[in-house]
Amino acid sequence: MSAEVKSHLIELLTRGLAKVAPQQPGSLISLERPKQAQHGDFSCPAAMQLARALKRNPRELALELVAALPPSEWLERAEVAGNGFINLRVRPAAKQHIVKTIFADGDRYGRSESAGGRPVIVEFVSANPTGPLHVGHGRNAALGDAIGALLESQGWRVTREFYYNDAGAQIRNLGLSVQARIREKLGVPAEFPADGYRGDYVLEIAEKYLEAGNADGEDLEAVTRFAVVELRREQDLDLQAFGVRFDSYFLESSLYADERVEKAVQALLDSGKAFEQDGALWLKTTEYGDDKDRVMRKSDGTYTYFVPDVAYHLAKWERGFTRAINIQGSDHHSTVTRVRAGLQAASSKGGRGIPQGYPEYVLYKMLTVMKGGEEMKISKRAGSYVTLRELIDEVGRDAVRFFLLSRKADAEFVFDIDLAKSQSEENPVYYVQYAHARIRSVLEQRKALFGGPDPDLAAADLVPLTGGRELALLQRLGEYPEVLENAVAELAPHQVVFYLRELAGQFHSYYNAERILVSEAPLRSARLALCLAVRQVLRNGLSLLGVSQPEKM
RNA sequence: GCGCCCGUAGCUCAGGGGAUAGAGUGAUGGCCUCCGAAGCCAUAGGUCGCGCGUUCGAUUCGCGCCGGGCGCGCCA
Repeated sequence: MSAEVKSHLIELLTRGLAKVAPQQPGSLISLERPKQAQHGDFSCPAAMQLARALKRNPRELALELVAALPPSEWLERAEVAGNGFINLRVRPAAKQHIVKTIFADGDRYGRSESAGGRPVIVEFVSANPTGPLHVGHGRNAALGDAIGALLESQGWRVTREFYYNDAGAQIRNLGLSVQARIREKLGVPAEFPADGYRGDYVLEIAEKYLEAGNADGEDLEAVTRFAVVELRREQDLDLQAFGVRFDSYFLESSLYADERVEKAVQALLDSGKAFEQDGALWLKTTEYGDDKDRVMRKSDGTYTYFVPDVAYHLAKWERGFTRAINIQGSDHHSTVTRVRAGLQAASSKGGRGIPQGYPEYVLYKMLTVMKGGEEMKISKRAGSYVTLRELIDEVGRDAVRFFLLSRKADAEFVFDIDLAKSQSEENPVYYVQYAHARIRSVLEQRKALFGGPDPDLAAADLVPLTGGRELALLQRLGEYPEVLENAVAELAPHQVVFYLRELAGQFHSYYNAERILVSEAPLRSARLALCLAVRQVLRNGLSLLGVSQPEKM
């Protein structure tokens, strides 16, 4: 059912209320979707909400309101339930209309221009080039990519950015780890760094380095550079396999090269919120809601990661992104207050006007990965983790994406590798894709059974669609734009996943209960048109999630 | 100890002031001479962690407990 129907009903109720209770402002009317079909298509709790202010019995008030409703060709009937709810039932024609809308809008059905092309930067993955991507990065990538697509669907101009932390101690650590492996390989006495990276991939890089014609690993800078290039290439391949694409890559090292770090420090000094203590330079982040002040420049003269972080986000703002969204593991949630505090301080002079809530964060919980009935601790340094690539190879890209998006971000969840592999056939993604493939198959069958050219289903008369399952499907189709709008407002792609599962489920039920290709041509065409509308919405939704829409399975 | 997040069916999870709390999976029993059985239908399974408040109404909001995760570096 389309949004027009809903606003039409609100209009009716508002006018009715104006007659019954002229002293009440009419803006209070809200409509809900009853869980029970017997309660109609919409219900309105206005009488209960207003009863107290009007000192009236809610049920009587509801009865009067219903009696005062203006006539309408969409509204079938309005009745008062025992407790004062007004239940509204709509005529089939009001629901059938949605099929025409879907045919007309096609791939654009559900999209809107409400953001008006405003820019937003979505930063995600941002894995350090110190190891392959693991399943946690997979959750990040799936979320970031889907959130980007969702924002685009509502008219945002989205830039997807990957931030490379290529200037810190961890990179040095990587270089030392590889160097140690090279030395071991060559039989040179070597001391492995205490907090070095122990994964097998470090050894592989060491071997490649030697195969590339290097006699030894004594040039640490060259070793490090080689390792970073290798790992970045691997990560790019992983992301490619996952179907994730970025518009830009931002290097931390460029913040130093462009003197943005120095400028950020200067801005923080100018704010008057900086102070020296114990040989270090601090910022009074506690004045911006942090629980303790933070060091900016260590006593050894180097900066903490906090400073380039602030510089990076200042750069985002200066690049024109008045909205910024970061996808991060909740284990980094302490940086939220800190980065915002730094931005507020740095922009306090000079009137940049960065909002307090800038940037926004979508924090997701780490996965508990189970394999062989045991929890796999994800640890880069210990080298024990499941790579994203391994998962994609064994479970499939669509299934991994759909599964990783099927929980809200801030919920912990258990990813059982064995289950995902062994039951990949039963993964919910196939349930949705199957509905899509089934519809194509019905269209093929039409040709086989009835022949002739494809009928113009866009022009089909929909009046025959009056069955309970058909009306329910029509209603569900009409909810899609609201679902998108909501998912974007809450940055919650899982809502789209649940919607698609429900839509597919209703379709499967319908398909089993009713024959689509009946002999009466008008009914057949109406049903085929409904199927096509379902297919269109499945396509639109799946493509937003980055999941393919196969014609055959 | 302090801060953030989470406790909903055996398991994995939706819902988030509104009527009888849902789905998937697992269990049990049915449905292919008929458009794709990767599907459908039915049955079973719950003190929505506990308590006290706010409200016409609380699983949902507030406070306090209990249990779990994460964070609390001059690491990132």
